[in-house]
Amino acid sequence: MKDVARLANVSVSTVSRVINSSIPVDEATRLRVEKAIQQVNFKPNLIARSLRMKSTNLIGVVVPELQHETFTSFIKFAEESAEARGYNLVIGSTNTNPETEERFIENLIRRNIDGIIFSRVSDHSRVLKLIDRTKIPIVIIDRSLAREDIPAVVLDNYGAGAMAAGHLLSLGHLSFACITGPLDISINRERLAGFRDTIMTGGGRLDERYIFEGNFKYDSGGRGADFLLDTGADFTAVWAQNDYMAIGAMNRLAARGFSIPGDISIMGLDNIEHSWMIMPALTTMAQPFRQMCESAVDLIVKASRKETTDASRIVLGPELVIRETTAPAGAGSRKLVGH
Amino acid sequence: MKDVARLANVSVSTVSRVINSSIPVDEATRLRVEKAIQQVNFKPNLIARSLRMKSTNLIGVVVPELQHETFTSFIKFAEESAEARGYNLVIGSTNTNPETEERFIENLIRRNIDGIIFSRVSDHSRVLKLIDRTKIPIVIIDRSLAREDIPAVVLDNYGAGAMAAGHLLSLGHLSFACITGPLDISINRERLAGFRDTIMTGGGRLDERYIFEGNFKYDSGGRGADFLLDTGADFTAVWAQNDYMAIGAMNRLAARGFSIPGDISIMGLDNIEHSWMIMPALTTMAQPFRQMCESAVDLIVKASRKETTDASRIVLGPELVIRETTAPAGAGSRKLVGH
DNA sequence: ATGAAAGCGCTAACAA
DNA sequence: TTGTTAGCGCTTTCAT
Repeated sequence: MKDVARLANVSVSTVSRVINSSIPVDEATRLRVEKAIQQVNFKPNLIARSLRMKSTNLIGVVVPELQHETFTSFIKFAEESAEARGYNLVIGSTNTNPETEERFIENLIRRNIDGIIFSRVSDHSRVLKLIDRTKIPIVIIDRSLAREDIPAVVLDNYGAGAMAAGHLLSLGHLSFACITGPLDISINRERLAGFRDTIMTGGGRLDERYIFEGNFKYDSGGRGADFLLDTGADFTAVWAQNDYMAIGAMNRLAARGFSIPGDISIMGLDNIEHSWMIMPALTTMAQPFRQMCESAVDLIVKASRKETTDASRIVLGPELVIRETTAPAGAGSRKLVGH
Repeated sequence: MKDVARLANVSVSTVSRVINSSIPVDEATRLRVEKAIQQVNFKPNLIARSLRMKSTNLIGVVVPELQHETFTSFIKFAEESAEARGYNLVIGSTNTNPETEERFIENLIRRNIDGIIFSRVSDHSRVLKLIDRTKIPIVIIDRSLAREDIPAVVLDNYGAGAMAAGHLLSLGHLSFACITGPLDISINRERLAGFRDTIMTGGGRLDERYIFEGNFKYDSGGRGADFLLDTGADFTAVWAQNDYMAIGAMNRLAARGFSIPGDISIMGLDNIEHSWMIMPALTTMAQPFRQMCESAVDLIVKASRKETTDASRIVLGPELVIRETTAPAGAGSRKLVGH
């Protein structure tokens, strides 16, 4: 920067001013400075700027793991939005480990990061307290916390359950099963409630015996299918609360001789990439990941600029993606057991 | 830091010394300082340190896209390795767009990043020149460049082709087909060469008509299958140079009435997550992503510490993952066309 | 073994 | 409109 100043015969402050166009600079000198900048191909050092401005144009993204497509989607879309606003992303996986989580967040804080996008907290209190103290803008994504005063961007989980039930009811299904995510997580209970309520008002039934609690992984889908089949296969439609489990269930159902969607319709949630790479392609609901991330980045950018910490809560709806695993009830040749 | 110094009745330099244990400090004062650090819960500001030290403990990871599992794997494993060494990751997707790529790299440079892990360059010269000038350690991962003087961590691509052929030959297959990645990329030509050479020496044949050039995406697998089938289905085993295409081909083959692996054996490469979520589960080869990333991070950490820029080139072998899509030749009931 | 002071590269009062 | 100067929070010579 000194070089540029010398070359253009001005002071460094003037150079700074033309770079940031913070304060009007005389046209002639501005041109001189700009030429000098070109000549030495000068790029201001962001570290120094950050130190001075207390703002790094860095956003931290903290996810519990980098395995599930859900979280890599977050990263992908957050990166997109951040890049568009001149921010870069520092990412970290906590491996659902509170210690890693804490260490990582602390690192981010020490780096004067501008904000944190936080997905799935393994241990609420510790980390949030950590962040509270520093007043770094944070937005929770995907899984909301009990504390409502923290900005969050979440799926309308009740609505997702309702949407699944609605689609299936419209195909004439009346007897349902559900493979849920871990029920100690509130969003999964909400999803189930939406599913159940809509079935009820739609005249269908969701026997409590036909609710299997999975863990969002492929395997538990298969286990769920086994469980449901073994307690009595008196259902024609099953909704799994994510695609991994839906695919797992579907494969097991097929392996045990059921035709999909002839005998049993099946739906997922997430619209992961592989939901359309399988045969038959999975009917599911897309989570609005792109908007979620955009909103999250927006919230942070705004918060870090204006110091306003409005604890907004943005709820976005899923989008129905009809493919091949759902069909009108009774389309297959299977006889219902227990009827 | 000043607070700590005051509290412990020492100068800031002493505080710095106990933090970094750079120079011996009297036991008593060290204890005093450490207590003071605890008391104010002091964490040194990394920005300031970076400015002074010209080292950020930040590694940039540049990938062409965040869609393919290959690249999210890179991120995942790089994050793992980086975290273990006290580094954080700044990630960016270039969307195969030279401008984005350049802008992002420039950002990294201005952030005094410690090193860059670079995957799949869309436009070689520009960016590499950019990096050359700054002397930031860089390591190419996954796809090597023509310039051999840049450190790289790559798959033994020839070996992968040979491994595929070897496995298939051992099952008695003699007539092969191949769905390749873009052939203007050298690694794909190497893979094909390994495949072809091994088939030749093994007494099999790979008719040139049975080589289809795909683009690594799911769809092109299906197109490849169509192409191969339409030119004459005189083959019993096909290798697709990645799993996406293998799955696409497999689905199309099945849709057109061929039994897998009865009629046709099929293999992929990468061992993506969904290769075992499909039915039948895909036989494939795992790329050693974890080691690749570990090596890459290692190279950067070393380079940034010792200023040694040894242009090492690390080549790692794939690992055969036998699942359900390969079987002995002639296991099915299909009659070979043209025989 | 410790402290004083310079300086990393930038921005922003303040003064001119 | 421009230059001078202080200082962001740290590390590290150079004295002591």
